[in-house]
Amino acid sequence: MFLEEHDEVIIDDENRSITIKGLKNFNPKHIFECGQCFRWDPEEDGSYTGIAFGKVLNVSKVDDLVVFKNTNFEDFKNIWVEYFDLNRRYSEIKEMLSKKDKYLNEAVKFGDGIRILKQDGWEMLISFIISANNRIPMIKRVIDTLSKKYGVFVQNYNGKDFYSFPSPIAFAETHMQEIRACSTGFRDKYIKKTSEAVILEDFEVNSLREVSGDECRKKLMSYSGVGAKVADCIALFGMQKYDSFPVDVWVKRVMQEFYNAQDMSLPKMRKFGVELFGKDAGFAQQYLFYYVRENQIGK
DNA sequence: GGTCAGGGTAGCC
DNA sequence: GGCTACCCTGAC
Repeated sequence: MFLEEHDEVIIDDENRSITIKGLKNFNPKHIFECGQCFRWDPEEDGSYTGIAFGKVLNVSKVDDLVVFKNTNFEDFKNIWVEYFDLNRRYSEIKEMLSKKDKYLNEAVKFGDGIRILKQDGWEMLISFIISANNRIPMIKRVIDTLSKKYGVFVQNYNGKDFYSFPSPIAFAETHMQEIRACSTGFRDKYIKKTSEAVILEDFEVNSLREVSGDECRKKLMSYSGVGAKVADCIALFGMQKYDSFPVDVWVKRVMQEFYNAQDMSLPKMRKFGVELFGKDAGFAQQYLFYYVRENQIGK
């Protein structure tokens, strides 16, 4: 069914759960806390619950069992295999990157269960506009509030209500002050203008998956509130442009601490990363980001 | 209650 | 391309 190494898949449609035994390169904590997504939160038992593509899912890992709860086999096959990119052989990527240098080798060992999610392009566009000059807990809170107010109710799971991510029209029809009331700060106008632009040109954001990485980033940067860093993130997390190397404060620290780039400008760091790691630059960035942020290196 | 920094961007040269 | 002004919020 999918290529990533595993022993067996246990389907329990009656209890709405899928269990995979011996699934390699999959750690919920690494996946959901490496900074690529904002709508997954840890439960008390260590599992994570989140929403994507209008479906609520709970993911846990106990010993060598990865368990997907609140789903049936149909959705697992059609949505989650793709979302978690289970057809990609991470062992090969990790092996390649580990050989690059000792820092990346260390970072890959540290975040060995990271996978880059294939998230919705539109959701990434707005989410990373919100991320500009913002903190991760705050970004999550803003997205949560916006979804509650302008999204569609999906399900109550474990005592919590889940709402879909708002559509372009929902933002375009909302007054800027109302958007701002969700603690977006100065990014309110970016959300509003970008939504209006997407509506006006009747643009299917996910169609950027079909164009080249450079063309994709260029188009993204034409939207208000999208600069180089944000475009790189959207391209990487929403459009599968793995040759993106987003440079934020943390990656900047990595480059300065590990790669002797003290006096390098941000555009040059980006170029440096892309040239160093090539088509897998995005994967390298995620391992490095998770490693330095979790260990607060360079602060 | 000031100061600081957070997954930066826009606008100007 | 590089530099600067600016942007809002929560934590200390």
